[in-house]
Amino acid sequence: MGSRVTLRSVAEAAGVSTAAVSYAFNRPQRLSAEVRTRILAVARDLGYAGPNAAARSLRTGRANAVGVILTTELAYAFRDPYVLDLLGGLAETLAAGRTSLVLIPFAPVVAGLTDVQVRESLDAVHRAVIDGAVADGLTDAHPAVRALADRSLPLVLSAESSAARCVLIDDRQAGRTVGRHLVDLGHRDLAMVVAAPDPPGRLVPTVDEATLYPYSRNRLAGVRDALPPGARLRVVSGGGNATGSGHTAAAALLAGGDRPTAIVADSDVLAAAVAHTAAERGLRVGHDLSVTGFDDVPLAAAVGLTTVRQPIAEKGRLMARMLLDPAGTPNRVTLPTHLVVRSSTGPAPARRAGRTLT
Amino acid sequence: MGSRVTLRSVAEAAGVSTAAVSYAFNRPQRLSAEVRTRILAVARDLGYAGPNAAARSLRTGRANAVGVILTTELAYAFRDPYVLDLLGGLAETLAAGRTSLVLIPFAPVVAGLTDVQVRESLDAVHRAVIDGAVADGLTDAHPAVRALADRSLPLVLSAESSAARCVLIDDRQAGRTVGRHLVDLGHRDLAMVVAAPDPPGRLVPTVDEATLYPYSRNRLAGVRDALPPGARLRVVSGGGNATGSGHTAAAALLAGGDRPTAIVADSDVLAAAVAHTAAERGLRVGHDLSVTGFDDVPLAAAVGLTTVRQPIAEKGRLMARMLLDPAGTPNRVTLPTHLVVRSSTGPAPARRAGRTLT
DNA sequence: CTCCCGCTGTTAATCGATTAACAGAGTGCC
DNA sequence: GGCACTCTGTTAATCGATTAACAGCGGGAG
Repeated sequence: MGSRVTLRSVAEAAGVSTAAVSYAFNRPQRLSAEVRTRILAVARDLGYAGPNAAARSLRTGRANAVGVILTTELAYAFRDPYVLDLLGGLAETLAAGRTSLVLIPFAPVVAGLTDVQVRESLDAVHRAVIDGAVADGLTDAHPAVRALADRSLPLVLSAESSAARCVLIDDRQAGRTVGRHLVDLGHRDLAMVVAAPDPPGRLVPTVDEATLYPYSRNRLAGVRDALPPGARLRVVSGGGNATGSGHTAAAALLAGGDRPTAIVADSDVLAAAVAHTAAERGLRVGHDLSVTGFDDVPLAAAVGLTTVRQPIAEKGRLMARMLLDPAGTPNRVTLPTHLVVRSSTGPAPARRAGRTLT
Repeated sequence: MGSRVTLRSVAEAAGVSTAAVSYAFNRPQRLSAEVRTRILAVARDLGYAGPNAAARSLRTGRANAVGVILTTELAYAFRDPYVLDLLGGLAETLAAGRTSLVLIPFAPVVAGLTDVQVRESLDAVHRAVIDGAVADGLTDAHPAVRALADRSLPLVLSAESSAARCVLIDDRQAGRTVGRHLVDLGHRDLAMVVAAPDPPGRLVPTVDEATLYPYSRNRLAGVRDALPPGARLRVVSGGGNATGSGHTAAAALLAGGDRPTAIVADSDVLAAAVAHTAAERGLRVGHDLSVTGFDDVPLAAAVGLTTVRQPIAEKGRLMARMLLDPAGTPNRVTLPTHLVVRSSTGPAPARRAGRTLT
C-alpha cells in the first residue's frame, strides 16, 4: 500500500536483480523459463503492472507515439471531414507500427492572440512525449513547428518546408485549374471564400492575404493566374472551415445586387454551405451561381459539387510512413490533384439587367 | 553537435546549477531577472528546447495527457459519428485543462484473436504516457481496462463498473422503450441488428449473446422485456458499427419470405444502412418495415430514423471532467435517454398472404 | 546591535527504468 | 584435458529532469 511497486521492489521480492526483472518483461528468452515465471508471478502478486511508461520512455528515448498538431479546437477538428480523413490515413499506417496518436491542440494563431495563450499552447507541445509529429497546413514559421524543430523531433508537414520533410499538393496549380474551368465557362466576376485562422463567425470582408493559411494563399494565387485582365476576384472569410463560416461569407457576398457569378471555396464544407445559402435565396446553383469546393470529401459527391480532388487519406498514410521510416522514404513528395466537375458549376449567366460592365 | 543539449549542459554553459536552469523554465519568479535572462539566452544559443518531456513526466509523475482506448481500428473510429461526438466532448473539456488526447488502438477482442495480438495491444496500453484514460463501451473484464487498472491510473468507463468511475445510460430501459414502441405499433416479429466485435463483413446469423458488447446485451434484454409472449426476436450481426455491416445483416434478414416486420438496430449507422437496404428491395420503410436506430446522431434526423437519443457529447465532457477532477465529481452518473419518433417506424403491416402464424 | 525574514541560488536525493559489459557454469569438440 | 561457446544472471552507469532543504546576504524592526 505504502509506496508504489516498482521494478526494484519486484526484484527484491523475487530475490533477483532489477535487470532480471526488466528482462522478464522485455526480453523473455534472455532468462531461463523458471526464473522468468517466478518473476512474473511475484510481479502479479505485488500488483506490478509492468515497467513505468515515462521511465521507459526516458531511458530508451522512444515514446511509441507521434503527435498531431491541430490548430483548431479539437471538438471542431472532429467535425472536419478533411481532418478526419487525414487522421484516418495517419492512424492506419501508425497502428501497423504499434504507435499511438497524440492529439495536441494549439490555440489558433490569430493576430489578437496573447503571448500567454501561445505560451500555454507551446507548453503542450513541449510536454508531449512523442517520437515525431505531423502538422497539417502549417509552415516552418508557425511557433508549434519551430518548437518541434527545436526539440529536434522528426517532423512532417503538408506545406513547403526547408527544414522538415513534407507531403504537398500543388495548391497553386489546383487553383489555376479551378480558375480556368470557371473562366472557360464565361465567369468574369468571382469571389473566393477562404477559411481564415480567425475566430469563427466574424466576417472578414476584405481579407488580409498575409494572414491566410499558406495553402489558401497559393490557391488564391492560382485562381488569379487564370483570370483574364478585367476579371474581378474578391476574397472573403467567415471564419474557420465550418458550415457556419460558409453561410456568413455567402450571405455577405450574395446580398446586394453586385454578387459574383462564381464562388470558389477553400473546402467542400465551405462550398456546400455557400451552395446551400445560395439555394435558400432562390439561386439555382450551377446556373445562376457556380460554386466550387476543394478536397472532394464524400459531402462533395452527395451535394454535386465541382471540386478539386486530393488524395487525403493517402496523404495521411504517407506522412505516417515518412515519420516511422525516415530512411526509406523521400523527403518531399507532391501528390496529384485533379478537377472533378459536377453540377455546381455551369456557364456564367447572361449579364443581369441594371448592371453594367465597364 | 555531439551529445544532445540537456538541462545540465545549459547549466554548465551558463555557470549556474541545474536547479537554476530548471527554475528559469518552470518558476521564473524564483530567480532574479538578470540570472533568468542569462540562462534563457544561453539556452537559446545552445538550441535547448526546454526540459525533456519524458524526463519531466517521470520526475513529476504527470503527463498532461489522457488516453482513449479505441477497440476498432482508428481509421474506422474516425468514421463513426458516435465516437466522433464523444471525442469532441472529451476534447472540449480536456483542452480547457491543457491536456492532450492519446488515441490508443486496441485490437478488437474477437474469439479468434491470438495471444500475440492481445499482448501487442496491451503493450501499447502500457507504454502510453498518460495520467488517466477513458474507455467507451468496455467493461472491467476487458484486458485493456484491467491493464489500466493495474497501472492504477484514474479510469472512466461508459459501462457499469465496480472498480472505475463510470458514466452510463440505462441501456436496458432504452431497449424496453424501443421494444414497447414497436409492440404498441403491433409488431410481433422483430429482429435486432447489433455491432459485434467481430471482423466486419462476416455475417453472424445467430449471435452468441455472451460475446456481445455489454451495451448491446442490455439493450437486447430491454427489447425482450417489452415483448409479449409469442413474439419473436432474432439477433443478427454483420460485423462492426459500419454501413457495410448493416447492409450484410439487412440482406440476410430481408431475404426469403420470413422477414421481420421491424428491425431494431444498435446504432443509427446500422439503422440507416438497414433502411437503405430495405428501400432498395422495394420496401417502404415505416410501412412495410419499421426500423429503429440508437444514439440520434445527425444522420438519424437526416434519414428520418426513429431512434433513442443519448447526450453523447455531454457524456464525453463528463468523462473528461471526472478524469481531470476526481474529487469534484461523482463516481457514477447515469445520463438520460429518450425515444425520438420519426418516420422510420409505423404500424405493423397486415399479415402477408402465404404466411401463417401458429 | 541583534534577530529574523525574504530573496536567490546551490546541493543532492530521487523519479523508474534499460542495457553494455562482465562473470560463472555447463557443454560440445578435438 | 583444454578451449571456445552458449546460457543466465548481475553490476553499475545512465537517461534528463524536479524540488525539498539549506545557506549566504542585505535590510528593516525592536
